[in-house]
Amino acid sequence: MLWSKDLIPTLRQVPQDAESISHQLMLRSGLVRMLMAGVYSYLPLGLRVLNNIQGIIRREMNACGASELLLPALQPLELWARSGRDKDIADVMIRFTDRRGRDICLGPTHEEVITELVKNHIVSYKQLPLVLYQIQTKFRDEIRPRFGLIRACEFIMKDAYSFDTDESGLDNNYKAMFAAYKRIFDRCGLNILTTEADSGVMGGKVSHEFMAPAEEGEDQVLYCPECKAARALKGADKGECADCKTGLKKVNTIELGHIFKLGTKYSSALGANYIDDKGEQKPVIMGCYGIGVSRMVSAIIAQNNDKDGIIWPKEVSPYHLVILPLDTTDGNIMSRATELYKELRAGGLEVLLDDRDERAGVKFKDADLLGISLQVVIGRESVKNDTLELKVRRGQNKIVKPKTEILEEIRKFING
RNA sequence: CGGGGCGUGGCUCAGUUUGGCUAGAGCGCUUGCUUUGGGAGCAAGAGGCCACAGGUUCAAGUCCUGUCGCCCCGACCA
Repeated sequence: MLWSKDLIPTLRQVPQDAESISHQLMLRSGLVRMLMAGVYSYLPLGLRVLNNIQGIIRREMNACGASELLLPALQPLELWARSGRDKDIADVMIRFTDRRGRDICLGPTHEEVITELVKNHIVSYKQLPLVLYQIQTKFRDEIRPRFGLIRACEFIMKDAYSFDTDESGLDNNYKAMFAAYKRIFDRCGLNILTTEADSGVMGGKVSHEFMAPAEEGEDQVLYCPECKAARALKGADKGECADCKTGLKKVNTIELGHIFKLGTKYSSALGANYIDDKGEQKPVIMGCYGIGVSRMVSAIIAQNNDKDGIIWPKEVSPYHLVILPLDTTDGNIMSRATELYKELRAGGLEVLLDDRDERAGVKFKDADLLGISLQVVIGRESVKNDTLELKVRRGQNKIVKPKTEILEEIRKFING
């Protein structure tokens, strides 16, 4: 992509209506813009990051046998009355009446819808276990939206649902999801603490949360700095590690994932039964597994930045690489830049070419702010010495070498 | 919803206390010249229902009333 043909509205100063680091950097680097409180447009760069995160989630979900589908955002309120949750979460539902007088809501979550769907198609134990997931927009009338994408009224969630015949089947799926979540967050460059949690309005007995430590986090968690192992306790304000007796530390965290063993709450309420091998009708045993996808963008930034801007972890970087020709009026520089641009793209890389007629300083500042993993700088020296300069955004290390060697370095970085 | 703060060109802000001439600055934008490896310099321009509505006054960005919006602290959650 050519920078001049894209929409990347970077800001030099910190916008007044952003306090948290992630929110400031998202606005400054042109990832998102607010439409109203808690509702954001994803600009081209923001969407690229979002798509990268979703790609990782899809691969990990598919790898543990989950199948993707897409459920409606529009839902009849009557369905919620059947599970009783129309009252439980009445105030977070965004609801209205359509022209036929039907009471409708914009789905804040999808347990009812998926259970209703599965109920009509699962009749036998032979069809189980089954794991389904979607990546979809949720709508919640939040009491107080804040921190940009961290608490939004319209946000993107990955929600998965498992259906089993027995508890051990649920355990298996739960463990598989737990492991998949670890991999997802790891690949996205996130440090995560896991904690046992309240099931709250979701129901069920067992649940775990995946918390990303960050200064701007809304939740506080206790963890053991010695064991590192996620020994986080939510809600308590003192205590010591059960294993090594070290005092626990308190950190602010952003909740990114929450998984639940639901049991039969929804299947019983909505009549999602199957026939077991003895011919008996039994309610399906369910689990549900959520990740705040758009919230992850904020958390990744909160954990990966420096004074110059964002430092995208490799796999979520909006582009693999940005090329900075330092003087667009210099034919030699520009022909090298466009040649490299074409070559890298032909090799399957996502490349941004900063073809703006800006001074070097502006390009350096903007490139650092955007946080794309790799930068290739092409200036007078590059032409004179027939070299290229490669900079790794994380650590800001620069190497100057002939093109073939730089290409090799790029390949190593991306595949390594 | 309770408590606090804010609203003036695309962005950051001054001006409001104590009402007074055509509403300012920096950045950004346009044009020209000079510059050219870490947010350039000079010159000339464009861009504002001062959040909105009503009121007080000879006169309102400034005072009064109401409304809306945004941010921060609390309950809620991915």
